[in-house]
Amino acid sequence: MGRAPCCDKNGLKKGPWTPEEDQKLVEYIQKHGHGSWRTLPKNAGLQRCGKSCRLRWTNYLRPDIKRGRFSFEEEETIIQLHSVLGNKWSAIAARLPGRTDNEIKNYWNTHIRKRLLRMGIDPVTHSPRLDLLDLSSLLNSSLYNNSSQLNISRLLGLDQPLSNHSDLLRLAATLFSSQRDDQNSNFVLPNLQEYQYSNSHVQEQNQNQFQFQNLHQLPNCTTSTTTTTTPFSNIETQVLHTNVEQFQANPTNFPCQQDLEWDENVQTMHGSTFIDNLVPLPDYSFYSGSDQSSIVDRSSYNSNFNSISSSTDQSFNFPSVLSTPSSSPPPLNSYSSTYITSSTEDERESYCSNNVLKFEIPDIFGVNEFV
DNA sequence: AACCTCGACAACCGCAGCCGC
DNA sequence: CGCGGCTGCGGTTGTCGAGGT
Repeated sequence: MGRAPCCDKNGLKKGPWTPEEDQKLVEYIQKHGHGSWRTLPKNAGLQRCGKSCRLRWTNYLRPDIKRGRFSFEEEETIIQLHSVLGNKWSAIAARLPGRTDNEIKNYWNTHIRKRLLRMGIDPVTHSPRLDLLDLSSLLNSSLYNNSSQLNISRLLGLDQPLSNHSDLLRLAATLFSSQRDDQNSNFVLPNLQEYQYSNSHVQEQNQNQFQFQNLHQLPNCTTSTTTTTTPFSNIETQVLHTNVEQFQANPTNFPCQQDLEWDENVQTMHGSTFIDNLVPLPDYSFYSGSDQSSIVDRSSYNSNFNSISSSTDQSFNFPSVLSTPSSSPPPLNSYSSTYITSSTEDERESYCSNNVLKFEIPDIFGVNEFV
């Protein structure tokens, strides 16, 4: 397949466009349409390659381009679409009128991606980066030392010792939950095994887009009928402080009952019960232009989403990614209605940074496979 | 005032896929 | 069916301005 000759090989101009070039290009396209991009520069009297002209037009000169800062809603849309579509910038741009794929891509790389990283969220998978979890102090302490007289299970009053990594992960999650309850929050604790499950399945499908909603609506250890919601953009509020020192100082904060109910959650995780009851879907109603505060049922959600999928080249199958049967529609999030309404990105990021979960799980757990 | 660093964003590069011949 | 041209896409680089030292 022959490649288009490079601009400089043809003596064509590269680099920033001048106002005169812009004017020539705009005038030509307004008169004749762009037609063949290959022949356009010659016809328009531009010393540019067609590729450069097309890029300039589609990314900058097009009359329907919306310039300026991304709105909060646009940012929200980008994050959600990215969690579903991945780096399909053109597909994402198709859902953001007036925004170009290049603009969205740049915005993602310079703003959103960095923020997610600071929040301990992998911007690729949209899942928590467990490598950042700071369990090391807990695990390196004498509490988890086989030779020690003290062990976590005794400390917590558990009948069974924490005999394996899975138990420890549960403990980590319990830590989250306990502390979050103290803050009178709706946060529901990350089910680390859920992440394992979700990630492995998603990766098998070569769809490394962990469902972001799993982050903002995670199973609560103490109930299997959770319907409370956490706003999507409050992801900052959903990653939590884990203070191992507090645990060490006040180990009675960890209700053992959660351990049992965790098992129930895990047991149903692969079936509809888990997702339907514990992972309400986010409100994508904005796709169809409905009010942000509206609450849609699953059918409308799926309808909206299907309209997205069907209009792209993706053979995306939403249920397959969600691993969620369509039965038992749960109440859906209306996270948009409960945003932190900080008007600036800095405020939002500040809010975020104060709530970042910081955990490190040493390799002795072999939990890197989770990440 | 000069220099340096960093962030933001425009533009380029190279690949993949589509389509006509 | 294969080839070649063209377009679109995603990753990367280059440039410029703001802020800090």
